[in-house]
Formats: sequence, C-alpha cells, structure tokens
Amino acid sequence: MTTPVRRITARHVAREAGVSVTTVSDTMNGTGRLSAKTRERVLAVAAELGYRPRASARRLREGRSGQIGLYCSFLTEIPAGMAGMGYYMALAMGAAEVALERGLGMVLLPTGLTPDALGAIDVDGLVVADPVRDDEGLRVLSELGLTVVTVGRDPTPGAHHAGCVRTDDRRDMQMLLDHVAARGARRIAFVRADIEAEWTEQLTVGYREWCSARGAAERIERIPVNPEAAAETAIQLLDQLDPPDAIICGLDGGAAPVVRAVQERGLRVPEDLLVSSCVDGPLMTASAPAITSIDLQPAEVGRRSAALLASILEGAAPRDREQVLETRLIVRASTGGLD
Amino acid sequence: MTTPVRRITARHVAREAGVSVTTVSDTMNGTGRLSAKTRERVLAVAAELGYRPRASARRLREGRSGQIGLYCSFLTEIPAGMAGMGYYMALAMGAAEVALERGLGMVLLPTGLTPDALGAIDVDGLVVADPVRDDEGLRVLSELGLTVVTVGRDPTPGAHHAGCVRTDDRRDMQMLLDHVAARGARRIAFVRADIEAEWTEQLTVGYREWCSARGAAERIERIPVNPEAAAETAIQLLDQLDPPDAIICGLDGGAAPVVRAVQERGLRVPEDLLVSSCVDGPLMTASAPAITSIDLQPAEVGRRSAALLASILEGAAPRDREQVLETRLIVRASTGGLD
DNA sequence: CTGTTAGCGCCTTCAC
DNA sequence: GTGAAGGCGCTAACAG
Repeated sequence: MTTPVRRITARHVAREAGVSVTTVSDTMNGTGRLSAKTRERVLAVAAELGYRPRASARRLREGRSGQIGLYCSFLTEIPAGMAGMGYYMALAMGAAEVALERGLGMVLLPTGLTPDALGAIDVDGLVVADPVRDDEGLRVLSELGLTVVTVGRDPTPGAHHAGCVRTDDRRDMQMLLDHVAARGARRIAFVRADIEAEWTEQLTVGYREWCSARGAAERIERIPVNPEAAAETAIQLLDQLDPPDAIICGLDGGAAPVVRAVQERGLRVPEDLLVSSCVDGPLMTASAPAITSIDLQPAEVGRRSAALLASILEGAAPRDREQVLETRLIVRASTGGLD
Repeated sequence: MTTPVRRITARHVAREAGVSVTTVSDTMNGTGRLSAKTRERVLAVAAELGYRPRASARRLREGRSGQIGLYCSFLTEIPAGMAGMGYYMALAMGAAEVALERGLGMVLLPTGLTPDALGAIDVDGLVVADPVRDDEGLRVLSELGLTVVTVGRDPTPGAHHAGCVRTDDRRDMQMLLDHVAARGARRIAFVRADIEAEWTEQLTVGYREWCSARGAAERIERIPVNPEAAAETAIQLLDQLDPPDAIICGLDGGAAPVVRAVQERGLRVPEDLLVSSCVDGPLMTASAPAITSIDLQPAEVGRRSAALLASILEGAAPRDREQVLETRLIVRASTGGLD
C-alpha cells in the first residue's frame, strides 16, 4: 500500500482552514496575535491533513541548518574489534537525545572524511569527542568555520574552540592511585596509550604528580591502541627484577587482557597484583575477577556537550564554557573489592 | 545584536566571475553545457571565495532532505553498561561513511522519541537496526511515510519495508552447533534473549531444526537482556540432573559472564563445558579462555544498508532488496580452539 | 554556449 | 486580528 507522496504545505492547510498562510505559520510557531478559535481550527486542520512544516524551507529562511555533527576523533585510532566503540555509542545517543529535544538533528561524521564528502555536511556546529592532536579530519572541519564544542580539550597547538565538556582525568588517576595504595600497593605501574589525546596526557600528569608527592618511582609504559599490547606489556613488567604490585590501565579494553595474561602467568589477581582501569565498560564486569574502574558517564557527557553546543548556537553565552563532570570510582574484586 | 556573517552565495561567485548564477550552478553540478574555460574560471573564483552551495537551499529546491536516519530499535532494551553498544557504533560508522560518500548525511535517532521531537527529524529514509516487534518509536517513524531499510527483518505483524540487509542467523546457529558437536558436545543448550527480534527468533529456529534433524533434545532458556541473567541461567543449567556439555549464548555480552560463572563453580572451559557466542565482540578475546563466536560484520552491514537505502531513494530498483551477508565462525579456546 | 525567469515552502514586515 | 508581498539560495525551464 503506497501513500500519495504529495507533501502537505502551509498553503494547503491555509486553504482548507479558510485562512492565510501567515495565520498557519503563526499558529505553528505560537507567534502573532490570533484568536483562540482560529488557532484551534488551524491546528485541527493541520493535524487532520498531517501537516509538518518542512525543515529545509525553514532552514533556508533562517539561514541555519538546524543540525549538529558528532565527530569522534579518537575512533580513527581504534582497531576493529577493540573496545571503546561502546563508549562512543553511549556518548552519541546522549548527544542525539538532547539535540533532538532542542530541535536539532545530530549527524554522525565518520572518521576519514574525504574532502568531497564535505559537500554533504551541513551543520551549524560540531561536538568533537576526544580530539587527537593534529587530527586531519578535525582540521578540515574547523576550517569550515563551525562552532565547536570538544569533549576533552584539544591538544592541537593553537586550537581554540567555543566550549568544552570534560571529566577530570588527573583526579581520576589520583583516585585510583589512592585506592590501590590504600589496598597496600607500593609499586604502581601505569600503562598508557601512545597517542596524543588530552585524556591520556592528563592521566599521565596525575600519575606523575601523585608519584612525586610521595617520592614513589614512576613506571609509565606507552603502548599502541591494541589489547594485545596491553597484555604483553603487563608480562614484561612482571618479568622485571622489581615487578609492580599494581597496574593501572589507561586504555579502554586494556585491563581485561592484562588480567588474563597475568593469570596465565600463574599469578593471582588481586592477591599478587592489583589491576584497575581508567575506563569502565562491559569488559570490567565480564572479567574474572571483575575490574575496578572509573565510570566516565559517556551518556551524560554526550548530553552535556550537545546542550552546551545548542546554547552557544542559540546565542546564549553560558558562563561555564568549560564544564567538568564528576566521575565515580567503582571498586571491584580486581583491587580487593569493597570492605 | 551582532550582524550575521553573510555566507558566500552563488550570486557572489557569479558577479565576481562575471557570469550568471546558472553558470555557477551548472559548474558546481556538472550539468549544462559550459566551455572548459568558463568552468575553470568559475571553479577558481569559487575556491578563492570559499563558496560552498548551501545544502538547505538545494534541498528545498529538490524537495528532498538529503539525509537518512539511523534508528536502533533494540537499543531500547539494552541496559546501561551492557555490551552491544559497540556493535551498533560499528554499524553506525559504516552507514554514515557510505551515506556521506553518496552525498547524504546520516542523523542518529535516539530511542524513546517524544512526538514533539519529531519536528526536528528531517530525513528521506531510515535504516532501522534490529527492529523489535511492535516498537513504538519505529511505528511513529513509519507513519511519517519514510522509506525504510531494516537490518534484519521486522517481526511486527503487517510491517512492510522497502529493503532489508541481514545475516543468516539460522545458518550461524547451525555452524555453531556443527562446530561444538564436532568437538564432542552431545547436550547443547541455547540461551536466548527474551525479546521479539528476528535475529533471536531465527537463531531459535536454526537450533530447533538442527536438534530435530538429529533427534537431539531441545534445551532453550529465555533470559532478559542482562549479563547477570546469563550467568545465573548457566548455573541453573549445570545444576540439573543431566547438565549440558555445551552452551551457546545468543546474546552479545552474555557468553563472558557464563564462562566466568561456570569457572567459579569449579568447572573448566572447554574441558567440562564448551561455551560459544552468536555475536563477536571485544568481550570474546578478553575472556579467559577466549570465546568462539560469529563475526556479524556490523560495519559492513551498516555500509550495505546505507547503500541499499541510497539506491532506493535515488529511484534505482535494485533487484536484491533483501541482501544476505556472509558471516564467519571464529573458533577460539572456549570450544577447544583450532586444531 | 550563456542569461533570464520562476518558483521550492517558509517566515517576517508591513498594510488593511 | 488577519492578509499580501517579498526573499532566503538554489536549480530547472526556457530564451537568446
């Protein structure tokens, strides 16, 4: 069964209701001065005909696209089969939800944008998740002169954007360190991703500050974004003369392979080694033992970013152009559990 | 109030290049008959001024929105922290990529659409991932009269859509069954999600067919979409008088908790019990042992869906309105590994 | 080969 | 209170 494709316009409604198009427009937008009776009749006719104002016409008139884009910069670095996708989906759904509430559509921008694909991009602003230093796609997008809100700061030199929503990675790291130290750890290693994104840099800063404040030796390992690399590195660490008694993994999807590799080595978690992760996710509870981690609240981050961008686009100048969200330490068995 | 920055229009380019707007339009679209020289000059001026045709104007003119939407029906059912998000992100990126290549933007539609949020939705068609029977959001969207391509068939009675991209879940199940049977399993249980989506129904059909062809007893457990439910069910199964020697988990994120629970029970995987999953993902390789599963190729599914939808919207009537993708069995240690 | 003209559907300004 | 007119930027007809 096919429905006639003839779209209803404001003119049809006007004719049917015996009013002018202006009246229809005013009714739909709550503008103008109309009698309640007229408004009601127009509304009834509109509903009956199934009238919906055409977004493209309105946009042309308003000179704005009524859309925002989401660009996940770090996604370029994530190999297929790697965890981390889930984090971004949660963020994306959160952002899309708020965007729609505010009358904006949210288009997903794939990584690896080709210059000619740019023609189809029609957005008033962008949410850029986890900008990686010197990201080519982001550079191209920025040059379009779009309003940009980043999730986490942009480490690219000279980059400047309209707003930022982030969590406090330095503090997260210190929460984890305090926690494992309280569980008795003395030689705590940090495995970080070998990319230049603000979150991993800030985790490192937090780690260094904590170590230097306590006179503890730093043990930082840089690894490629790749679960096997995390496991291999853990083994190497444990083979050292003075092996760590705790490993903090900075990379989503890294902690579970670490636990696994360590156990295959014949060591027990948490008895012989404490393991924790800077990013929560399904992997954490699927592991045995379950892994202590930080809940970064991706959905909420997405909601806030979209809300901030929408406000800026609406011309509001929110005082807090840089918002910092609270995170939560989730203690699980891999660091000794609750007690 | 600041003066809005007037964007460069075709008129500016025309004036600057000393031609008419039509010529500019023809140059940008490759239409009309222009001398190479003129086209070159116009192109040069356009580039110099940074002219980009305004999408909303073009769309108004063409009467189409130039956008498609992605609606993940099953996402409604997924609790926070559950796996499965990653699958949809991969699918979404694949779809967005192809959409953009074909000049279409892809907007992400959140689940739980409120009727007034509908105003901001402006798409020519939809990709609906894993439609769940009687999904309210999908019903609302369908009533807009949009062209719909589903990923997996829509189990809603009477539902009919323009196209479908899917994998063969029946066959997947039978691959898994053949595999674990070859590894010596005789009493194979199937843990399925208690929702009405085509994939879980088809897995069940495949399971039943296989069992009945071999005279094997059926052991089907329906569980809510929830990782703990999978683990609990596994334990219950193993407590029975005649416990299974293999469990196939139909739900993304379910197999890992099953392995874990089984091991905590003191049983070994794969020696005492074979475990496998109908959906591959990061959890599979993070578990110990790694879990045998089916690679459903979400990115490719996303790409194909967007391509099919784009073709249909362009008026092409592709012969294969229902496309079936090949999947791949990935054998890992949880069923004895390769040998 | 290139220019002129006429809208696409909507909203805002101004007359009535 | 309501209606008529104009134009947002673009492209498809038709002239020239």
